[in-house]
Amino acid sequence: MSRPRDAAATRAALLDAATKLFGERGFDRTTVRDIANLAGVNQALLFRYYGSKDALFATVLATQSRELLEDSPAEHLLRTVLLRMLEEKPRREDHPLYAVLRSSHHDSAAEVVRRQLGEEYARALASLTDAEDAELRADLVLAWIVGIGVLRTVFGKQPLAAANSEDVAALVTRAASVLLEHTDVG
Amino acid sequence: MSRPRDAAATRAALLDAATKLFGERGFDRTTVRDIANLAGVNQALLFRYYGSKDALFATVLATQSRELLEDSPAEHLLRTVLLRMLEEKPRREDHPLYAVLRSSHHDSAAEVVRRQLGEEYARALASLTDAEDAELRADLVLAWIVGIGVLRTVFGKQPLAAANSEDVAALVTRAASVLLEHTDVG
DNA sequence: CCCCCATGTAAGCAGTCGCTTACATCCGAC
DNA sequence: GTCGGATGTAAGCGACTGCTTACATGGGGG
Repeated sequence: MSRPRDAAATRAALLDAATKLFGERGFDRTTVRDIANLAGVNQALLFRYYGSKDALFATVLATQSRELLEDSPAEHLLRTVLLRMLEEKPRREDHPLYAVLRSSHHDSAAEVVRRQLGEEYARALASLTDAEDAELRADLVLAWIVGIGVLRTVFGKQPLAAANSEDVAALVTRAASVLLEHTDVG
Repeated sequence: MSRPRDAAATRAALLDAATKLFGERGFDRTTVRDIANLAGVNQALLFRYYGSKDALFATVLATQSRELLEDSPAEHLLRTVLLRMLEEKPRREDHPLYAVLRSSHHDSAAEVVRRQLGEEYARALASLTDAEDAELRADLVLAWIVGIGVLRTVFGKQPLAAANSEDVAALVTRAASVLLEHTDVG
């Protein structure tokens, strides 16, 4: 009646369950027992395969970040990330921002944001303008994306949470272009 | 050697300590013992005067929100709130967003954001434009403010975290005006 | 003066947490 | 077949949590 023993499958089930729960509840409100139950696995195995709750969390973030940034040219990055954030039924387990936003105090989470979002998103965005404060402007655009995600998924702020993705994307890209478009002022 | 007994002062000390710690660490990572210690008060008094940790948290949010929104005409609200968020040495205990951002999963926190930020900030912002999707545009501006706060204070994202407040405010208000200024399109 | 209640204190309860340990069970190598 | 390591399980440890209870203490009103 029980499935055959398969360490790889058990590891994967734990990672999937952890990704889902960390994204939904954040680090603190997710217990190792919750993760093991959702994975249908004994909780001692979590420690056998990942060592600690912290290490599992770090693995979740690393895996998600790697997947998200795989392929997206700089010119379309803003729109890609924005639309991903605006999906009608957000699959929280797919976007590292969700886990990060709900675990923002956690060292691993803050580090991932600074490094991954900083060096990837922001650099790509900064390449779109030649203003001397390009990186600051890129940070502001990134802040907007993050803020939209917070209001939509964490706080459920209406009407933003229920708004049409394309409408939102149109408004944001138009205003953001004021920051990112080619400028020749010093 | 001990200060005279004063219930009001004890209540106030607990509220101050809770405001500071909730703003710095969020709800989950702040213990009632931490609060009582910082207030220099026995932890049983926290329950005598506030009933529960939840109720104390709600009191903190209510007090902060009341103070923040006291006096700020709609025309200057964006700039006021933005500059407040951008203060060089942010006094976390002064801005309800800090406690809220670090406790975003908490029912009281999410409710305060939806109601207080929704019905006050957003309505004031929405009054600045006559576009038919005024409220959505106002939400987007609010999202920007929230996102800037997250990147600066939660994640410490550079260069935004160290940027000059006036510079940031100038960039943001200019881009936000694209959303909020008078429009005559349908 | 003294009594009583507001105020403050010490101790601990029941539950949950991350994590460990000791043990069962399965399966491939030989 | 059988042996041994990989895999899975049950139980519980020690620490910490929010909260309660039983008790000490002090100061103002009769």
